[in-house]
Amino acid sequence: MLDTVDKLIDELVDGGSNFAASLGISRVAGQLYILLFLSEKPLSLDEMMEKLKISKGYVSINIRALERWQAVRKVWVKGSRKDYYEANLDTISIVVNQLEYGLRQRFEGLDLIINRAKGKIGQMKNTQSKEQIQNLEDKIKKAEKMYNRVSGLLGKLDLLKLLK
Amino acid sequence: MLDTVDKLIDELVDGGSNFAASLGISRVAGQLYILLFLSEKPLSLDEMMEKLKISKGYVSINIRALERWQAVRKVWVKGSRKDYYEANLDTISIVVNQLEYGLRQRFEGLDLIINRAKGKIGQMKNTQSKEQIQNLEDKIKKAEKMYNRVSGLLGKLDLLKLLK
DNA sequence: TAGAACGTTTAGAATATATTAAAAGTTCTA
DNA sequence: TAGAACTTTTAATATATTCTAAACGTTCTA
Repeated sequence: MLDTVDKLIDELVDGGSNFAASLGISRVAGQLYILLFLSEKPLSLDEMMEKLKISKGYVSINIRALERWQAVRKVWVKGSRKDYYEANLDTISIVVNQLEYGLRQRFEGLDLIINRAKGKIGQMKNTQSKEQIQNLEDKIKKAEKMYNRVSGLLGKLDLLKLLK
Repeated sequence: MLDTVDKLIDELVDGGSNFAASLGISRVAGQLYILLFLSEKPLSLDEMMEKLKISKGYVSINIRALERWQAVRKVWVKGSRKDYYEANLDTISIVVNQLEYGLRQRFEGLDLIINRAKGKIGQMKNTQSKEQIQNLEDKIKKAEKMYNRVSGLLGKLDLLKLLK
């Protein structure tokens, strides 16, 4: 009877971490985050490993990933030498930050590829068939247009504000 | 000298498919799509397996995934019994459709979880400590708020239009 | 109607990712 | 400063994913 709450928490941790996993976040990191999100008080590595039944080293690795994303923070608990963590409850900001960062990374990569291709096509003009070159030029132009549209949007759109 | 164009295409297929992979799309599906996107004419399974140096079965599996997403379509080539495919050049629509579909799926799942949790907390009220219940209620309420905010936005925002 | 020309399925091999257990490193306390 | 109480790293193992090769099924052609 006493563990009814614990059971519900288990369920939520499970359900929510599936969601996290479907967003491409490590499943265990998702579980840890939700565990901390739901917890009344900060938790130590030992408590987390106990609740999720995973090894301490694995908790350590994942909690540091969460820290890097500012999804959790270490808190001081007087009288204890352990590290305690609590969740940053502003989940949306965390997710949006991650998304924005990821998108930016990817788009920078594309930029390089497209420009490199344009250069190469320029150099090729007299060595290849006219149709081939024309086709490639068209396609690259199309790709570039898409790139510009999306990255222009990304630059302006402060997703965070939309959601707050 | 003749293969300069092929080399550039290889590069683009590689670069672009890394991008696709970073979006959670199968790497090979990404390669196939870009190959078809850049191609002057529709390609057969054999041509694709040859260009990407992968087995025919694997081309088959991935091309059908692309077909399901409406990213490529089968085209008729007279005089040949083979299946030929060409890319849907409206890449943004494809990506946005996929994103929207994926997000909707995930959000429906969350809805269930949150409502289930609310029900359970209701049933628990007299069997658990006041603080515990209060904490959980607060957290679930917070989660619900986020859910509503995001899903409301999703419902209204026609990403496609923004990008067109 | 045999068999050639395809595309699809499948069982298993190769590769990559997630996870553990234990060793190593660090910091605090007596 | 020894050693206890922690966290982090690492090497190995378990699990999941990607990919192939070959068998299979279908449709077309002669």
